[in-house]
Amino acid sequence: MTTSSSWQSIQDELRRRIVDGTWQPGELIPTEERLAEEFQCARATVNRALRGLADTGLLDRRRRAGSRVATEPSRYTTLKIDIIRLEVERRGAHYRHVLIEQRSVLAPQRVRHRMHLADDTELLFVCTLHLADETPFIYEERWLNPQVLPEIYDFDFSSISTNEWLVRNVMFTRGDISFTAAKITPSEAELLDAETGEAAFVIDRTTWQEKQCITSVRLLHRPGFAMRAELS
Amino acid sequence: MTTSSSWQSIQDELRRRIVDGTWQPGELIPTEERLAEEFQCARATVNRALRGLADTGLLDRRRRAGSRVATEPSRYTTLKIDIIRLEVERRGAHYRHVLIEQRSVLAPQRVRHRMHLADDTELLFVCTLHLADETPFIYEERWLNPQVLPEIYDFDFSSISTNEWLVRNVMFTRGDISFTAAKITPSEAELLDAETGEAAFVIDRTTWQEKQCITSVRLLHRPGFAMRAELS
DNA sequence: GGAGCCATTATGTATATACATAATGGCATT
DNA sequence: AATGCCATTATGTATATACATAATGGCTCC
Repeated sequence: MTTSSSWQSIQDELRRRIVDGTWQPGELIPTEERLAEEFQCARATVNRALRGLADTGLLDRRRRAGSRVATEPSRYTTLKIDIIRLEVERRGAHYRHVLIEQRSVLAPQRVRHRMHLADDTELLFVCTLHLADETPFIYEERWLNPQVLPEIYDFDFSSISTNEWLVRNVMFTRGDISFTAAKITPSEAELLDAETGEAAFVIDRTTWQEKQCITSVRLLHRPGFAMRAELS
Repeated sequence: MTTSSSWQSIQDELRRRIVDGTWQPGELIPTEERLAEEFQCARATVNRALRGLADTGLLDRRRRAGSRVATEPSRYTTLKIDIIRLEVERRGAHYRHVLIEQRSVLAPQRVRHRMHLADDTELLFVCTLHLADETPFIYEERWLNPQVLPEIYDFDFSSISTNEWLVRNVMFTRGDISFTAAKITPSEAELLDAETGEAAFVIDRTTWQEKQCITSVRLLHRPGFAMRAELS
């Protein structure tokens, strides 16, 4: 008996059938009920298995219409985004950060627009250099909204980075992230101990609590850095 | 009565409590049973809600030990990676691709290593330029393993791109992806209609069917291109 | 007091059942 | 033939129940 089966092994078997072409792209696969019959389990168990396959983009499911193998396949990748300190330590290196600059300023137009702020909003601007084994790793430029974060003025960001402080103390409800490449400027080159004009990987991230923008950050990675993830 | 409630609205409420600090990071939250009581629903419904929160990294759950708000928060982002044609069309542009080069070659050491191949393996090397409204968008360099894909020699990649052909005809079981930045070379600059030395966003992706490597590809994006995603 | 054992307990999974919801495809009406 | 309506049906969700599994924390025994 295969009572030891679980939704996981059913999912594996179904994935196999999709991948090896038993079920062709666009093809309608058997109903949950039929599969439940085949695997001698409850429909809920098959449902659990199929839901996962739909989540990764392998199946298209619609009520009444049934489940079919995706024809216009787009795969979903899940990236795990850690605190920078943990990212460094995960690579087996010693972490340290240096507070480069911290001041209150009127947000420039570009930032105001990104954060949906009024014209006269004052923001806290913080620049931090993150080091792995004393080698510059990421240069961080961050804009913080004191309206949402009144307590930031009391805080000393030389002992704990804004990155870590935020992530531990302020949760967000939504955000957007973008990945780009940029040529590093002379001043950035000096900070990152790299050559001017080198190509650096850039992450721009803006996070919100409902309607209010918390922070917007630009993470400029050391040239040569690659961000990796698994597909499945 | 709140019979109209679903696991989704319960999840939203629980997320709210985490985000607004009702439950602090590291804090143990009520058991599924208690929450089921509170929301007047079955434990399975609460379980469904909590599972999602754990999947996005907001909760740590362990049997017997209960669920607690994550202390070392890392958030998971899901990127949707489309066929290039769809990506272009989604931006409202007209898609076209040009086959630049296609030949059989012994894989260079670097590629062999990445694809876990023997020294004398012959691969099909295909270069494609993808255009959006006749403007170069992505330059694709791809290595294909004919051992897994015997039918590729019969195929004319000028009418359908390797990208699209693969995604429609060959599924993979696993893969890895990496994001970087690179300075574009003179020849790449010419193809992409950009300046030599500009910074371009690069995706490297290698996909497998179980133990066998299918393909490895490098997607060099037009300078200025940004890949966007939502956090939630 | 320390090691090892065990009952307890919270989550994980499976089941049968029930009803909701959304396409489908056919039927009837015009 | 086009339109609109309706029964059918596959998936989506909720429920009560049951048992599995993995930490916990206390207890016993030495």
